[in-house]
Amino acid sequence: MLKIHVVVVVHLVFKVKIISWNVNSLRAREPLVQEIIKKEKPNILCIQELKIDDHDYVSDFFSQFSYQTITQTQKSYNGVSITYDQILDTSDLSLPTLNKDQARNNILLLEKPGIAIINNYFPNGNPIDSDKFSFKLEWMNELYENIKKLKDKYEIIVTGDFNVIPEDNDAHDIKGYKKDALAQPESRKEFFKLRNLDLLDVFENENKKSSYTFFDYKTYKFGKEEGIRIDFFLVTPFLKNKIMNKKVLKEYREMERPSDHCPILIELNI
DNA sequence: ATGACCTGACCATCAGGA
Repeated sequence: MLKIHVVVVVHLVFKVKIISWNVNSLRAREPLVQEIIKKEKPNILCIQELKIDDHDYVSDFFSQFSYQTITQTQKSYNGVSITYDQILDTSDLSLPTLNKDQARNNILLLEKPGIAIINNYFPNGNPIDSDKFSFKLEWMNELYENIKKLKDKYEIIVTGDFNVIPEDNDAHDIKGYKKDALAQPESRKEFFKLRNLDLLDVFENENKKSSYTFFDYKTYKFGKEEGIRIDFFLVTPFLKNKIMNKKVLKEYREMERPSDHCPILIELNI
């Protein structure tokens, strides 16, 4: 008698929608953050530039919508948070040393299947003849060293406001940035050092002009597409293949009282 | 070459952003 054993392997695919957004003050952007949560229902929301040193205010704001939040905060400047579905199995891997007394970075680990989500507000670094520029480069190097270590253990998503214009066509008019910290060869070198850890830029092959993420309040006219691409998702190749959808949510730059940055979104089937 | 515009600090005006 022939015996047949049937082994059924059930692979549970789940969808994760991740949004990253430099809101330029959470207090000022409450209505738009509420809007994006209701409309997009992200599983994970990475925020930069909270500009408030009140941890409870931040987590209470997001708990109204049944999310959990981890934050690094500081008075007036900087500040980052990662808000996520309560059902997700997570750990806080945030590295206080990387912040160098400025709240610019936090890390959420998705336990299954082991994805480290690193949320960043990179230093601006202007003017380039000041110690702010050397601080920027130092900070970027330390981020690189830490991600290099995390990469041995986890799949990686690096996101946030990188404050780097990697290539000339990532700006509508690069000439205006010749003396700007965002486009200096040293800043770009640090950016590509990070990317060369085998991290892929999700929007790299999109039309650059329609992938700008920042539009200056003063100098530029949003409607003329005069912006720069400085907000990113860098992901490991395994995750790049799982991306089902990616978008720059330009509509949030058009709304009343907007941030100068657009939210960026990816959806993964893991 | 400089400032514009927006935010938080705090109440008149400046620091910081990019």
